Amino acid sequence: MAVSRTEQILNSAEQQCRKQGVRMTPQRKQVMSLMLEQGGPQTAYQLLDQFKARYQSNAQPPTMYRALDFLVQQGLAHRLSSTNQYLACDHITCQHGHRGTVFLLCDQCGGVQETPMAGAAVDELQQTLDEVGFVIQREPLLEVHGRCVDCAAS
Amino acid sequence: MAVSRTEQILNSAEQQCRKQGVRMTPQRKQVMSLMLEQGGPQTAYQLLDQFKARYQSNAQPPTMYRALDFLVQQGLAHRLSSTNQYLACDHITCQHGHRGTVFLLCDQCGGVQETPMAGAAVDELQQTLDEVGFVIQREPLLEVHGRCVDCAAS
DNA sequence: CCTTGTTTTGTTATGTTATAACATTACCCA
DNA sequence: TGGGTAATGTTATAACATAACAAAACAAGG
Repeated sequence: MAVSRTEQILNSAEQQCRKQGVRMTPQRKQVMSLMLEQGGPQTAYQLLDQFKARYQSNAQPPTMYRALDFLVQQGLAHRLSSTNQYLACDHITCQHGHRGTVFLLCDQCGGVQETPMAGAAVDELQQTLDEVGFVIQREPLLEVHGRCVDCAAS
Repeated sequence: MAVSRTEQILNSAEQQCRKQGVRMTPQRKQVMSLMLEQGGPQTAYQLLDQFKARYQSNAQPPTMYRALDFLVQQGLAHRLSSTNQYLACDHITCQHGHRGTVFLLCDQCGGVQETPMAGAAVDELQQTLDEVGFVIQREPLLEVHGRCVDCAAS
């Protein structure tokens, strides 16, 4: 293919940022690129090591955390708080604004599967929120731990 | 009232442990008691400070983390991974085995509201899991961030 | 009882994750 | 082209969590 999937997503991310009036700087792009190439979830320090190896050998933790915060803010990445990991969003190129995301985290192989939260669940949640007057500030992320189909078999 | 709510819950917790064939030691009970009295979510180190002040001045982090791990394992407490906090389970005394719990976390006042995950949401989630063959290992916890009704008003 | 295996607790040290604070540089735009 | 804002660099440290091993408490059969 002429344009790799990583490039496609990076371009799409850049457009989204322009639309939001925020800056996708080279540094942020490099971090996102690392996330996309690895594919799976990674800790900030793992990403920092790669970033140092590849782009800037003297980089410090705040550099990575700032980039990650930015990407998460923009919805370009997710933070998995139950494992302290970060992950490029799987659905950047699709249109639907997410109203909820489910992550299936395999405790054996460390893999993650990302799926949109189903409609009824989102509606029910919204109803609960309305009942108690709770105003949401971030897209809800549900982190479900267990075994993926491959690991469950073995 | 003759018996405080805290005592009620502690007794109920003790019974549950006996049924499971695990030991609710004095130390574990003390930690749970601290969680119940505070009411809101607290970090392990906050609880450790209280534990030292109240029960054992030389206690170290592993002591607290062990007790917390035990209580979470037994379903007597929850860990809020998005805020690194721990919280006594609100529904110990009610019967229904939870199949999912939603936490509404107010980012302004730090309060938490705990509600069972609604039925359809749980069913939908189970369906998703079945589709991909994912086998769950812990009760799913959904941590939703925002503003509670009081803080949203102000 | 006593002794033996298991669970719990004590203790020291250290690993891992994340941010505060302030200096410097790059960028935007009037 | 200067002045404000956003981003990055840099140092230090805060906050969260666990490894590893020693000692004590417990429970259960002989």
